[in-house]
Amino acid sequence: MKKKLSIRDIAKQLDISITTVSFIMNGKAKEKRISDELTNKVLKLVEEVNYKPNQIAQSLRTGKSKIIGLMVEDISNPFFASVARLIEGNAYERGYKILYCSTEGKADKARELISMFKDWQIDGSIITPTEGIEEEIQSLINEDRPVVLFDRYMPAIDASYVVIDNYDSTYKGVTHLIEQGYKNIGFVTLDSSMSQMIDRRMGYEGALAEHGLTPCIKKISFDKSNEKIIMQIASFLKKNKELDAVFFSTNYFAIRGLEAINRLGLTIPTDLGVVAFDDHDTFQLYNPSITAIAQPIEEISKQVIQIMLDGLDGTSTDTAKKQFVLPTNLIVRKSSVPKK
Amino acid sequence: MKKKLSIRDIAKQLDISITTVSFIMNGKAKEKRISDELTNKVLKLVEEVNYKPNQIAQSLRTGKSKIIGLMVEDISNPFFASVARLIEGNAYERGYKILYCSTEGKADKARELISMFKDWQIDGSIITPTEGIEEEIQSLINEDRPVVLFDRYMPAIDASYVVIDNYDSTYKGVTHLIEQGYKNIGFVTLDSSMSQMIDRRMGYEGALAEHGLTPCIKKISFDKSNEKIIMQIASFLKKNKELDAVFFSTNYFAIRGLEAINRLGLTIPTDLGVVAFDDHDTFQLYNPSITAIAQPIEEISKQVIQIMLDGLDGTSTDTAKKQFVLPTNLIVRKSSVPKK
DNA sequence: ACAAGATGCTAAACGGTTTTAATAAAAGAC
DNA sequence: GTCTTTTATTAAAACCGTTTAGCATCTTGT
Repeated sequence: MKKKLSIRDIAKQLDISITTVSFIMNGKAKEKRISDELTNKVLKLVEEVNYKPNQIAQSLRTGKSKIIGLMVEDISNPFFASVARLIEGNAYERGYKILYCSTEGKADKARELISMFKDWQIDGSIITPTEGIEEEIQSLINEDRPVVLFDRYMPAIDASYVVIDNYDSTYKGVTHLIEQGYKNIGFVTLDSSMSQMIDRRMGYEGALAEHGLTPCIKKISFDKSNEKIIMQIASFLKKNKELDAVFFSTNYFAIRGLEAINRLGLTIPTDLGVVAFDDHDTFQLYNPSITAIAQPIEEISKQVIQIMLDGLDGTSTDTAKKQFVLPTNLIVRKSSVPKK
Repeated sequence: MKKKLSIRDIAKQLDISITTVSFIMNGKAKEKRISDELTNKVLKLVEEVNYKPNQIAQSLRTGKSKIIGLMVEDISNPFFASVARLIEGNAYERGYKILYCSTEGKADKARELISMFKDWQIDGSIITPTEGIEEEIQSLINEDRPVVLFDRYMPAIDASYVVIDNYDSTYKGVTHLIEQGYKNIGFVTLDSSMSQMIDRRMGYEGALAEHGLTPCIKKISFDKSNEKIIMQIASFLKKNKELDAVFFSTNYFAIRGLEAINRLGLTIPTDLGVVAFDDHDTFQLYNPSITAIAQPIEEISKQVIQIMLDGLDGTSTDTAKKQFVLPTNLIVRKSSVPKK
């Protein structure tokens, strides 16, 4: 194959200096007072031979990679996949590429990935942190490149973030169940001390407390297989026969939960009311349709990318961290409305 | 912040040459006859100050980026997201990062992305091609870095690929419907001339022809919104009242299709039998559960990554393209079994 | 006629690594 | 005691751009 041509080749071919070519390529022709005549000649040749500057050399020199790191818990989760898709689209428009990775909720994987982000001189990072990586996140922020957390934040760290109002959303969802007459409301959640899960649990407890009801919580760890999750939820429901409703704190628990409910032969919403956190295709279609708390995916993505781009611009010198807490939307469907 | 330290700093600190440090860092100490004493001294300092070679400089010099480009149709589609997740996990284990992007089925976006892959000297590419980018794919292959297509291949191009047996899978799915007594089977598919869609349609037509039935096909273009897809499927079903079953050629059409069927008040499987290509959480859970053709996601990912890593190794000089056609699994559920 | 400023362009340093070819010193051969 | 090898290390080129500082040459003002 013909070897890539470099800026040197262009310069040699026109018998001018490399510098001149570089200036022209970077739109500094005017600023550097290169004559229009020469500028056009260079541009024409560049076009003709389809010369493109070597991105890597460029990165090496400038320290900018034009890459944004996107670290999510699990890219195969529809919520993260959707956000990823929207962020990607936006980033590409501005000439940024996305380097993505999944933490699988594991701190050591997250640590490794952050270290990789640094090695690779990523221009900015968008991260859903795992537990216990405060130190690494802080050191990433210290590198002076934009860092945006989303889905959850870290109380101990002053970083930009975009999250939803987990407490209030859950509070409303649970209150809705209570208003529909449910009295014994279970709560199935991820065993995690991250902000989003804590807030959801507190929203649940807050709503119950206000009506003098007692909580009943099942925590499940992240790395369980689908089948194991179904089993755990089923046995939780079997053990707590007094429950007349369940709130699932994530969409994948809700989906496994529906399977568990099926297997136990329970009927929604009469035997058991159901509300899920985070909407999903399945919920709309399921019979009965499942009440869910929908996250504003477009809005989240928009804010995340906005903060990122503002940070990358470098024009705004204000180092103030931007923090957004977005509202969610409780979509009431049949699974939480027992009497018609 | 303390600026990154370079190989120069290490060399200077020990008053030895950069070269020596480089050799030691790259495990060539023995080969280059560097004394054990010096080797250990360097390794110790490197450890102490936590020196890491600058990846970008390394890439510039070696021409290797340790990055694999992953270009899928739509990362928010669970099928692609799952494959992406598995590929990612595998790649990271081998020290490769994933640069991902979605084509959204658009040729010009795909072209742009391929050009970016080249600019960035991606070590290898994993691609679900769109229509009309044969030329670009070929030129990417010509760059002499591994390229693996998946989900679909391009007949005109000699490339490695991993696909499933679309013809046979569809044939079996449709035959199953016929065996269950359905006579007028509709086919809702993506309006695309890519191999996977063509093969699915031919499988459908083949099965019908064998039983003397007449096809009835609805093609939908990729860039429609969810709501529009639902409307189109609904009107297709309304116009063709004689249909007693539908085969959906993708999971997202099936999901929209179920919504359409709901709205029309039709009952599955008595009014209408349903089979979907590509399984989905929803199908197992839906009532009635939906018969689906499950793709072997793990197997696909495994083969893709295997071909990629073999190619990256550089040890195997055989340039023969590896081509896999994997079988699928028809999961019969209630939606296609009218009489019990 | 001469200093000051504008014009159009370039040499050279830089970024951090890998790799080729070379060198000084020590060891071995005869 | 000279000649060749081996050993342990290194200088310098290469990768491919960006950027700083500067150099001729030509205008302009007085």
